[in-house]
Formats: sequence, C-alpha cells, structure tokens
Amino acid sequence: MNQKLSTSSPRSYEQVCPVARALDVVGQRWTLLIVRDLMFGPLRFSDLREGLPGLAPNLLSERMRWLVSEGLVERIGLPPPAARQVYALTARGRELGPVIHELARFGVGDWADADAFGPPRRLLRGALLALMSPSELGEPSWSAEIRLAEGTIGLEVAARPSSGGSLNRLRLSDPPPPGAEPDVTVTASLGTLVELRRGLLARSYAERRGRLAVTGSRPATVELRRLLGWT
Amino acid sequence: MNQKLSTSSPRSYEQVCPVARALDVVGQRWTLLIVRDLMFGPLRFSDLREGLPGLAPNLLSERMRWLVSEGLVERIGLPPPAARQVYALTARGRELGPVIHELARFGVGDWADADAFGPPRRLLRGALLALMSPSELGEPSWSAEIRLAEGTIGLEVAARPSSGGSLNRLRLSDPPPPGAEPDVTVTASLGTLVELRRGLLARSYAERRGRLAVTGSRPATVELRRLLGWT
DNA sequence: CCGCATCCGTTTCGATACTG
DNA sequence: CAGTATCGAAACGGATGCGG
Repeated sequence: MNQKLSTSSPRSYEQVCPVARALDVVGQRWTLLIVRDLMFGPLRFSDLREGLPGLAPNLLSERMRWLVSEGLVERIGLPPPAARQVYALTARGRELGPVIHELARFGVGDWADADAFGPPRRLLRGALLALMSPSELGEPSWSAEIRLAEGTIGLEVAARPSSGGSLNRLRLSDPPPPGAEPDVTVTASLGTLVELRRGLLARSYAERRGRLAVTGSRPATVELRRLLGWT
Repeated sequence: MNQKLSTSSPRSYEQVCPVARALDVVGQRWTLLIVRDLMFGPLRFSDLREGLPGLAPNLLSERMRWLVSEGLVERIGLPPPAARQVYALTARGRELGPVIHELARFGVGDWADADAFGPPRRLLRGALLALMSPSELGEPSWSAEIRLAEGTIGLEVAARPSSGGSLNRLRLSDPPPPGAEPDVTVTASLGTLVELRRGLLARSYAERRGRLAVTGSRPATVELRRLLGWT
C-alpha cells in the first residue's frame, strides 16, 4: 500500500545559478552516463544495464523515473512485435550533448588506456567524438572512414551553417553507410588517436612506425587533421 | 596516529570511456561547483565556504585535497601580510572551463528566477557567461558594458584567433575597466537577459517595455545580439 | 579569525534476491 | 525482460571543538 516509488527528488544545491541548476538535474551519480548512452538512440532497460555495470537495477529505475519527470527522457511504447518499450531522449535531453562532449574532451586528458576500450560497441562513436574539435573546422563538407581495431566508423561533416553549434555538423555512423566513397580514410588504434590528440605522439612519427595511415584527398586530409587535433 | 585524512579516492565507474573518466574526477557532489567558484581567480577556504552554503567544512577540505591530488587545484602560500593561503586552479583545472560553461548553458534552460540571483557577486560573471554563445560571433573585436541591477560588468571580445576555443575570446571584468569607452552598452535585469536568450521574450517588445536598452555602434550591437542569442 | 578534524544522525548507493 | 524489495555500507550534512 505504502509506495516507495515516488521519484524522491534528490538534494538540491539551492543556488540561483545556472550551473547549480544543471547539477540539480543531472548531477547525481550515473545520471550523465545514462544520458551518454541514450545519446546515439533509444535503449531498453536491459540495454542500459548492460552498458552500466555496477549500477543496481533499483537505482537505474529510480534515475529513469527522475529523468522522465524532468522531461529529459521519455518512455516510448513500441509496436507489438518489437521490444515492449524503450527510453529515448527528448529535445531537452539532447541539449546535454555539448555537456557530455566537453566532459569527454576533458576526460581524454588523462586517458591512458584507450586501447582497452571495451563493449558496448555503441560507445565507440562517443569516444571518437571526444577526440574531435568541430570548432576548428573549415567551411566545406566532407566525409571520412575511421578504421579502428574495434570496427570501422563513418564520419560525415556538413558544411558550416550560418548559426548553431558546430557539434551538429558531425555525424558518426556505425557501421559506415555502404556504397559511399569517403574523401579520406584513416587507420589507427583508438589509443594512437588519443596520443596524437594529446600531443604525446607526432603524426609523422606515428606514420613512420605504421601506427597511423591516412589516405585520401588533400583538402579532406587537412580538415581531418584539424578535427582530430594533430600537430 | 591513525590518520583518516588519506584522500579516500571515491567510487570509480571503472569504465574505459572519457566521459566516465571525467566523472571519476569531478563527478562527486560539490566538486564542479568548487571549480566554478575558482574559475575567476584563487580563493581562500573561507571564501569557498561562503559561496557554497550547505557544504560541510570537512567535506570541503576533503574535496580540496582530492582536487589537489588530481592536479586540478594547487595550494598557494601568500606572502606574510596577506591571508595565509589560497586555492587556485592549475592549467589542467582550467580545462574544465568549457564543461562548466556548457553546464551553465544547459541550466539556463530552466532558470526561472534569475532576478533572485544572490551573492556572492563574483558569480555574476559566470551567470552572464552562461548566456553567451561565443561560437556565434563574427571576426572583429569589440567591447561592451552590461548594466545589471546587481552591478555593471565589462566585456571585451578579442578578434577571432586562427585556432583555440572561442570561449577564450571573452573577457568579463567586474567592475569594468575604468576609462575605456565601450562600443556598446546594454541595460537590463538578469532575468530579462535570460528570457531573451530563451526566446520567451522578443527584443523589440522588451525595449518598448523599458526592460532593455541597448546603445552604441551598429556593428557592435549586432555582434552583441548574436552573442546573447537575441532573435 | 581561519583552517581544518571529529563525532553523529540522515541520505544515498550497491549487491542480492525476488516478482509480474 | 523490466523492474521492485530489502538491507548493509558508504557518503553526506550539521554541530562542535581545537590548534595556529
């Protein structure tokens, strides 16, 4: 009779500051990782569990209830033959994209074991995104194929729009769209890309050692280098 | 003898993902708010306490020890006459700037009571920063003066650099540098600026109602509008 | 007064077991 | 598969005290 499942609103910082406001909503443990996992598409409860080992099911369900109540996530019922229901980000939830991206950018700074990147594979796109600085891009649109040990990811860069965040210019696809020939192809391990980004490894040296191979049109290569922060 | 002050490393997510890495470091309660407060300059222990009501002193000292051990903050001893010591962000700690900024941008999205903005005053610059989209700026450099009920803030925008985050183009000063004549002056309440940014209020309407006044050179006005996201 | 350390009641988390 | 129920462990918040 006495229900305990009442989306107990967590502790608030009680500050009239947008940062504190944001953290009141997504500052609790696991919350941003849940959003991260939903960033590339809707997932079921068990998909989320799989991607978040260590998160107890009761806590996950409480977090989901909270995220729904805050309007960041919605529960969507799928047509009969498919799985019963999925969780998807709302438009408001997708506004957390830049937050996740900047966190990832920061996290790359002490990411020593990138080659130990494990499942789930869908996070691979996010990991790659963390290595990219879309604000450094030039105007044109181009495409690339990124071949990692874990799999190959497609990248499409849209032309610079008159306004809007430059993050939206990037589209990662896993697997890459078939048939389309990329402007540039890069082959490396995730760890190599991380070291290049962090400036711990020189591009020319990596190429000579066979840890990095880039082939394709000259302009697209230059843009790729900017995007991935190679010196 | 048995010391408990051993910077007990907090729970880790144990994931090989840059977002999880970042949250392992700054994901605990209060941590990002501490960094936020240090973003505009070094502070003493008691300054931090003042800006973070609800944070117990033992927890603050534990967080500071953690941040120091992670290399985000350093303890600096000041010359004798001044206060004994201050905490300052390291270069690595300043890398959290974009994270804080994006969190603030998100937090503006449900910031209904901006006019109730309270002390400490030094957060005023951060609140303003949250309303700004430096990525929308054009090339030129210009300056502005922003007159709020809480006080007047100076803004200087540097010319677009060849590379580097556009956040670095902005410099907020409180109070504004004396003597320099700003290219544009805007007078409004913080709440009005928030409503304008969120699109809840039209600029022309706000001006007619006397809630907003913008004076200055035409080009600087246009840039200001882009920066603050007015339609 | 500042910069913490200690004690203690409350909240949140994590692991496991269990149900429709 | 999609959660709920329970319970011990850890983290947090508030009060108080103490040395420099």
